Amino acid sequence: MSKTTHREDHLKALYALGHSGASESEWVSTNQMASHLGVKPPSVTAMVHVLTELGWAEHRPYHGARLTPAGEKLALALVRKHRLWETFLVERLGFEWDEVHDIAEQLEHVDSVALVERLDRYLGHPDVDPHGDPIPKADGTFRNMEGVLPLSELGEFECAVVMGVKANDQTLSAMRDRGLGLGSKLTKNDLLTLPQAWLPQLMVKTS
Amino acid sequence: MSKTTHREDHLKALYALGHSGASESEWVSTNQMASHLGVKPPSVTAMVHVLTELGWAEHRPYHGARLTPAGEKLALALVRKHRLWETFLVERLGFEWDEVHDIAEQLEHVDSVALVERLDRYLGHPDVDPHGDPIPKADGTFRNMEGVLPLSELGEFECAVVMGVKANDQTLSAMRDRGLGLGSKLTKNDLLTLPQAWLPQLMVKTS
DNA sequence: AACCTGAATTAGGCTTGGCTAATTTTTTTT
DNA sequence: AAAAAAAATTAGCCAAGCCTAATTCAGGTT
Repeated sequence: MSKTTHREDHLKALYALGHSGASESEWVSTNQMASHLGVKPPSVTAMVHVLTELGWAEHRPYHGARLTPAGEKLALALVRKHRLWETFLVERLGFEWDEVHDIAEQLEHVDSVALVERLDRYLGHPDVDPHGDPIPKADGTFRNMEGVLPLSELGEFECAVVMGVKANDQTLSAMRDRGLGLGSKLTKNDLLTLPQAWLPQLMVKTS
Repeated sequence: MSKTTHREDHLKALYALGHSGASESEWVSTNQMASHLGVKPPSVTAMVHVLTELGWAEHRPYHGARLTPAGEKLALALVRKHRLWETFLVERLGFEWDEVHDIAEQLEHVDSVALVERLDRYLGHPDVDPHGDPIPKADGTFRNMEGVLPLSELGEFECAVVMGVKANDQTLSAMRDRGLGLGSKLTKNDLLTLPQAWLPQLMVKTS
């Protein structure tokens, strides 16, 4: 990996782990990042120092790190690239939704603003990627996702539509085998017949 | 750059420089490779040793290096990827032929056999890239390019068609400004009005 | 309030690639 | 054929990442 790619991976990790709950960027622990990135904690400490030097992160020693606004902007651009490429792979090349993450992971590090913008236009400025995750616009704004929540947190309902999925490739593949995809309609009955582990992973909207 | 990317760059250099004239892989000097890759000769020596260890190149110290059949195969796969991506960028995303080299240089290092094959199918199994260079098939075979030769080596002729161009981005851009592209028709008169430096770079076929 | 435990950081070493300077080999010139 | 010049390689050093082992720090426990 290039120097840049390494930095980008850490930025993305900081973004991914710092936005799990709230919309504000949260403090992320060194251990969390290390296990997310598949490296040991000292390596993370070193890279966090670099990101701090660059003004992309701030670091409270022994507490954690988080993105600065500048870092957040860069991270969002990476998320944008990743999700646009995933969309391309599924929509145009015919890949399945469980096959594209690793490839997009590589494509997202290709450095060309013109490429991203042309890809976006080519795909018709999509709002969401094949997993239902919103694709940030060039200015960093997001599609509004309100009304979408995990199936596990839905109370009483008659009919719900799958708007997104948070799962690894293996689970995605299993869901596909079950006929689940974006737009699938679910009923109360599915709460009982679907694997329970999937309920918090299926993002739905009642209709 | 990753370890792999570095190796691939050296393989490609060996391929590009070793096939300028003949079809056989020629011995390539360390200096040639170094200047082609933008590094110093000792770095090339080191990498050539690595490629030799891997069985991808052979090295005659103080004379040069050349690809083994195994190395040739890998290099061809890289050329295939590069030219398919260039085709995608021009045909689908609307880039100009002088804008795609650097981007394809990055894309070609993305590692996924499925991706290359799907891209090839998506593009309709193209024979040549936007510069008229033949795209190797998955099995390493090439489109037959006989009958195509540089404009500078054409004797008497009435009408010639541009089949390919060997030029850097700056020259490609200038040619485009002059209205030259694949398929452009040339006459005797063009031999006098076109910049003389272009004549060996324009690959043509008499019709 | 001292201690203990686990998380985080620093110390020190390995790998890979790049560089300059010095040396060796080949080729050219005289 | 010897000397000079050019090219390639080796020697020795730096940068960036990652690792393990040792140390430091924060927060909860007794």
